[in-house]
Amino acid sequence: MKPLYTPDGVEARWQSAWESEGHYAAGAGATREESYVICVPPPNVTGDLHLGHALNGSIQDVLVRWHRMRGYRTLWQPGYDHAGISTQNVVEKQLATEGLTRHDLGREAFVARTWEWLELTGRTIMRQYRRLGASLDYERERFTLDEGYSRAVTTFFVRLWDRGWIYRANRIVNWCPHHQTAISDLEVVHEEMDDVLTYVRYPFADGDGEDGIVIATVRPATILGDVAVAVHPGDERYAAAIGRHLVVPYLERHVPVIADERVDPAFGTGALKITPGHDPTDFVIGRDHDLPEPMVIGFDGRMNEHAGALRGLTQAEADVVIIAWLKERGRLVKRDNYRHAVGTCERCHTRIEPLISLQWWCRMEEPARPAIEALRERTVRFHPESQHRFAIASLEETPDWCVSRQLWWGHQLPIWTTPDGEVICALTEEEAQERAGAGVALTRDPDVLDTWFSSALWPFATLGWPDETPELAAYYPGNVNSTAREIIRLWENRMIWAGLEVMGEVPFADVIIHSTVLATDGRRMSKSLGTGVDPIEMIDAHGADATRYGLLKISSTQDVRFSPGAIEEGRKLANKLWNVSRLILQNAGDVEARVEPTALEERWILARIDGAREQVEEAWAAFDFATAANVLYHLTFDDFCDWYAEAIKPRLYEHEPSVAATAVAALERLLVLLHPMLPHVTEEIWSHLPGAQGRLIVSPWLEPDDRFLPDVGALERIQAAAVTFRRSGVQVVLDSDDERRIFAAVVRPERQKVTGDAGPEIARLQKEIARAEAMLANDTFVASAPSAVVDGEREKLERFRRELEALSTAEG
RNA sequence: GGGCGCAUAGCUCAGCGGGAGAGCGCUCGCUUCACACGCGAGAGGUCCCUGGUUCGAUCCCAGGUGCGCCCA
Repeated sequence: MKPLYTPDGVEARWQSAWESEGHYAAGAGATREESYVICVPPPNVTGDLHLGHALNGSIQDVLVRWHRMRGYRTLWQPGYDHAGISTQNVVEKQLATEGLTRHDLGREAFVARTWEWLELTGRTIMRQYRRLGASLDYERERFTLDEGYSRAVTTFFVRLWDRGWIYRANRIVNWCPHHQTAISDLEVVHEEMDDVLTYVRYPFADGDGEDGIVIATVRPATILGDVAVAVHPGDERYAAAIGRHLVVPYLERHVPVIADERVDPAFGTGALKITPGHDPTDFVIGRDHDLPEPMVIGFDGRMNEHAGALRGLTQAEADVVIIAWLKERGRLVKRDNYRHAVGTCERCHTRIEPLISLQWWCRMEEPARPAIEALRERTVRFHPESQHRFAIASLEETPDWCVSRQLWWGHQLPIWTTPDGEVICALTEEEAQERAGAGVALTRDPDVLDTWFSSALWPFATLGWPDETPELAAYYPGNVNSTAREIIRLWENRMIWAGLEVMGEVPFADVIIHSTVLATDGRRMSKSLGTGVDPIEMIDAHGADATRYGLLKISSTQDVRFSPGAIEEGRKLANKLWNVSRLILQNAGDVEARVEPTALEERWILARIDGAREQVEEAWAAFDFATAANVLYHLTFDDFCDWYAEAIKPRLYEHEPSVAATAVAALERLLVLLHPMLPHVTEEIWSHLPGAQGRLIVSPWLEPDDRFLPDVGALERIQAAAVTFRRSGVQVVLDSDDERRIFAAVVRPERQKVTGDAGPEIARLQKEIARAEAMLANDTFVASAPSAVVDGEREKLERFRRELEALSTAEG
């Protein structure tokens, strides 16, 4: 063993040993019946590991390794998501460099090409998870587009269809002109943009042309799609206008003035032009007032045939024409600069066109109901609690789900149409044909399902559903799911209701919503901002153990800024552990672990280890990983190294067998506690233990051991004496031989340059005594404060007086 | 516009009714036979502001200021 611990090589060696020896496999090393199951959130098949994955992987791996050691039948399920729009995007970009579009290839060839590309460059994240030491059962990797998984998706869709929850409707959707597909609200990102707010006067149809109502719009081109002007019913400015008609500019169409409470009287002029074809709010208002829904912008984002002479123009070009038209006729009131948030596609950042199109939808009111129930009854619990409330609220107001996408990469809808217009939903084309009748020509719906539709099935489709496999029986329902906050509505809620729908049980009991790791300056981490931190670089530089430690240490119930210092702290912890192990092992010879404490510090460290065990168990059970990291850090540095190891050193050097045996036993326990967080360095040291047998990864977790509990505070007096000595050079008198021996071994007073000035220490103690005396002299305090607090103050006062006396005695 | 949260040492954060804490950074002293990725000591804080509750507030409540995230 070298003086400096180097994770290079060590980590890779253990990663391949653990995996090849089968310790990652579901149920490996199990000694009890209960299972413990976590499904990894399936990462994008085209993606790379980012810090969020690394944090989430560290969290899940701690839980999985801990439960594996406790003897549970653990399964940590790996796999990938096909990520419809972003994967298709990548391949289309690649085609573009060859001057091709997907339409040049055709659907079949395009999908084949995408598969080919994935085989070459996809699926990198599981390799990166291995480098983190993540003990996923890699043999069981699943992909949402695998044959079996696809059958699950189809089966689920048909089931929803049979439930009557799937329907097709013309609705306003978020249309991405670049991807030529509808996307869900959740795939739209809002970005601040500088715009112009144009104020336009619409004259009354029955007026003199001078009067009218002024509206404000950021998109003059949509004026052509106006079907009404709405005002707030309580807005006195416009009360008289309700029911009258206005002339829409350019097209000179006559439209009514209507009253609707959704109009904000404070925005613009308080009059809202209603364009149901191109604005979601207007669409809803239009439906309620039975207004027509003309569309003047096409799927390509340009003005369409309903825009008359403006057909074919971009919206910007149309804006210019319309504004000129308004100016000529004196109807342009003013134009103001206006900064506001605009919806853009999260993948390509193209401005979203809200427009009406025919899409497939899944009703949500009915499926959400049992999920809300499960959350209210806390059959599923989100952590932290604030996210639990958010999950319930988001399910309560969840709109119907647009499940169709106009893409090629994904699960094609199992829907066929006959020439007569009969719509058939079936598991297979054969079945559809059978139902339509032989010889009837069938046309399959070209759309694919939203990627999240397949993700919703992850906890059971990965186990073989819809087949009744042994894995499904053994590992469903799972226990924990851990993910980022922004994915609660996209994924967590849908897994919960889907699980209840097809399995009759929620897929897990606990959902951990982990911190978002921000850049050190507080901005979001992103490649485009250049604020990203590559976890693989962190692993290269400091090791996987250090990286895991650092991420867990900064994790919280809120967003956190990345801190390289935390990872360095982890590296120092690994090195410290390595070196204290060297000390013990170099002096233990062949002595094997035996708990044979013969001295105070040995009983003390065993008690401290048991205390830490309890704290760590509590913290992990509460998903508080930072607290556990902190407890383990101080147990190792302060208790084990600074006090225990220093205290036993003289006796260890003399090769007292019981000292060595107990030290090896204490070290073993420390390694067990640290293993879930720092798996590599602990396994490496474990392999050097005298008589090492088996792997730490499948060694049993510590049982509670309160035999030494009475000595858990046994070093307090010596530690106080050490502080006093180091500060003042004054040795206070200690009671027992054990105490004096430990003090001598740890403090090494003969080495210290003694100043011999007890003055500052005496002053400090006198100040403490004065403070405690003042508190106890306050009758209201003594009368009102809880007796434990008052007693505590009395005890402190006693102790300070004792210490002061000891100090004065020693000095004298 | 709606929701959630945060403001504590130079930095990153913990503490959340009874003496202000950790890691890093900084200063000083130590190459002591596990470790200089170490050991020891130290400096550094109106715990954002203003009120209120309380014997007692960094902690609870109200208002304010600043910042962040999510959603529309």
